[in-house]
Amino acid sequence: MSGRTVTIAQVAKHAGVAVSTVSYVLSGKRTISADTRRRVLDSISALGYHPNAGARALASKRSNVIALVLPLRAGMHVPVLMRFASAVVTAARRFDHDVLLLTADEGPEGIRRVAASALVDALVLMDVELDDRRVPLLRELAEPSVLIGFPAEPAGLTCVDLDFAAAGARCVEHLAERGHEEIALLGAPSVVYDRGTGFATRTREGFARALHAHGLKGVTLPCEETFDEVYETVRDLLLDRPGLSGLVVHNEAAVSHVLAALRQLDRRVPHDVAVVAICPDDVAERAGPPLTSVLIPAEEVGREAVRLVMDKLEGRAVPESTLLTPLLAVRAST
Amino acid sequence: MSGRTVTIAQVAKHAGVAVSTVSYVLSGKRTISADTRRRVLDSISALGYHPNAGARALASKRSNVIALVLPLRAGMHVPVLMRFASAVVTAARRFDHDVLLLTADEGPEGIRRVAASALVDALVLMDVELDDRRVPLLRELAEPSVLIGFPAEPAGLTCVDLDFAAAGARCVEHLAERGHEEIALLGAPSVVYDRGTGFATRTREGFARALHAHGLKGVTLPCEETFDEVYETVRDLLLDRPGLSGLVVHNEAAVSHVLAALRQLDRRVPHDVAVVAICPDDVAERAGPPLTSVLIPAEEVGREAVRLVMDKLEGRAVPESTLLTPLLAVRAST
DNA sequence: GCCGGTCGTCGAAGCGCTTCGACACTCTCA
DNA sequence: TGAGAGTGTCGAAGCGCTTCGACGACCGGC
Repeated sequence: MSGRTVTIAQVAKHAGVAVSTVSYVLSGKRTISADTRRRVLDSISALGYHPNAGARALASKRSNVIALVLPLRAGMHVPVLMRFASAVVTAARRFDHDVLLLTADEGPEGIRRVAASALVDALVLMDVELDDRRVPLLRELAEPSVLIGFPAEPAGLTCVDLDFAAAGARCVEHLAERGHEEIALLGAPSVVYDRGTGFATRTREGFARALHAHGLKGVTLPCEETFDEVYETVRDLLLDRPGLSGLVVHNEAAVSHVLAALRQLDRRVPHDVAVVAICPDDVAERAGPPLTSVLIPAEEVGREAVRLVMDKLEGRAVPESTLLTPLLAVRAST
Repeated sequence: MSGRTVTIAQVAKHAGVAVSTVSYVLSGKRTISADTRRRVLDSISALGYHPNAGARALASKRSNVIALVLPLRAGMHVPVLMRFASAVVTAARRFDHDVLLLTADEGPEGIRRVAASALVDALVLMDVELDDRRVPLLRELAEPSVLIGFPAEPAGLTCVDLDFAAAGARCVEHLAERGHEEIALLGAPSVVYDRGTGFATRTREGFARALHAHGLKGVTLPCEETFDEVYETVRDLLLDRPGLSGLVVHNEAAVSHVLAALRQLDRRVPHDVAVVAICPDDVAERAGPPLTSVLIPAEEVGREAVRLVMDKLEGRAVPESTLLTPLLAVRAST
């Protein structure tokens, strides 16, 4: 145990070797005899040595920290975002990196700050808008970055996300297979579309294209998140389109309101109206009835983002665009 | 602008002063003439200088980073946790600190690691359990820490939280004023009680004591988060206690299910059953009908936690326990 | 007109680590 | 047997910053 903080010099003395030898044992950058390595490792654990992060960063020009830029914007579903974030942290630790959390209130300036001060080696950005103020900054930064989501002009960037267009299409396909002929997409709150958030738009486009391809009738609507608004939206939708028998919901916060509204309007799920959601599995499973859903593979996306950013950090080439294939799980609602 | 990274030496040369002078301008630890200060600041912005975080940490023994330890446990309501987290980040920036995000998967060892490596100066821990494995570690750490929430044995620690006992009591009071005589508390999922998470237990105790003090009848129940389970719980509750006319819900995820269940059971809110929630304002406002609620002042708690940890970092004495007073907002549900 | 006391600035010594070049050995193969 | 090619280890030079002690310059008081 340690009285005060243990340095590499103390470890070296304890093991009877040079400081540089200890460093090489730790980094593996030069071959060290098995015998010496053992003595050093023994000394390290005997003294309870932990390398000083600042000193290491200074000497090696690597902080072993990545920034996670996570604006928490209105209309975004926080639990979903946090699954991404959590996956990023876990994956980063696999690469021996820690995660610095940045929110939006500092704006792009915060990104510049942590990059310029060498606080972080690389950045992962979430909740990307089509026209994102952070993007131009990324292009001029020396530090590698990866976006979770796609801006309007992704050339020269590295982006990863679920293939939301395919997800929207997959839902249509599933409903078409079940024989539905008129369906609707209830999407994100309109503020999210207005902001031009890519995932919402792409789902809508994929939905619309698949509708056309399968010769179905249908419509896409934004969907707010209070019960009353959801209720009105659903009620009006059913009034306007008496033939409608399928619903795709891409809005985690509205899911339970939609089901409650259908219940109140005396429509049985799936008998009168079939419902498919695009949401994490637990939201789908927690609903009443459990929902057929395209799951949002947050863990996989987060892991992939970190893998990509680490590749870039090591100078390896990476694809500009990584789209994960949506998987549909059938449950009681269709 | 910078070809490559700018150092303090370059700033010093550009301004025609010593390196130490630049440092003192930045830190304000010695008096510098207005004239020199101006020249230095001009050079800094002309060159686009940002101090290197690693070097600074090494020399000053302060990383200007605090750790936010945020286990994302089952049954916790993530949006609420994130409001705390977000408030902590914002507040930390006010003190010129950044936030390193730690999750649970590394366990207490992760805390030891970031502290021992001097990656962080201090820690803020969230989602504290009554018998929390992290607590003994905190006691032996040199780095100051603050808990959001209370463990069973908080002596010697610094804890801050909403006064959940008072919150539970406040709900009872409100319903008592409205003339209700038999009420129930629907709390967190049972896993949260089993784990011994303080806030859930304290609300329950405050509720029970107030019940007694006001001479009301009532009961407290855990509450799961799927619609079907909530529905059954509510249905059985109403069957068992025909006189019941008030409900306190302390479970963000269940709130909308509770309202849907009441609707389905033909109970009107607030006419047949009055409902008070303990949750953030936006959840209460988004419900149908909008709910009378005790708000969870996440921003304030986060800010307070950071203030306390900064005080400790500066060696100032701080109270062991900080409890924030609950505020009740009356809306359409009572 | 000299002394003690600010005030403003400088130079240099680290902080704890990584990494480069050097060097002493030990093998191998001509 | 000796040149050449590894191995395994060491010492020292930084990395970019903070901070300490020193030291002129200037002030007011006697």
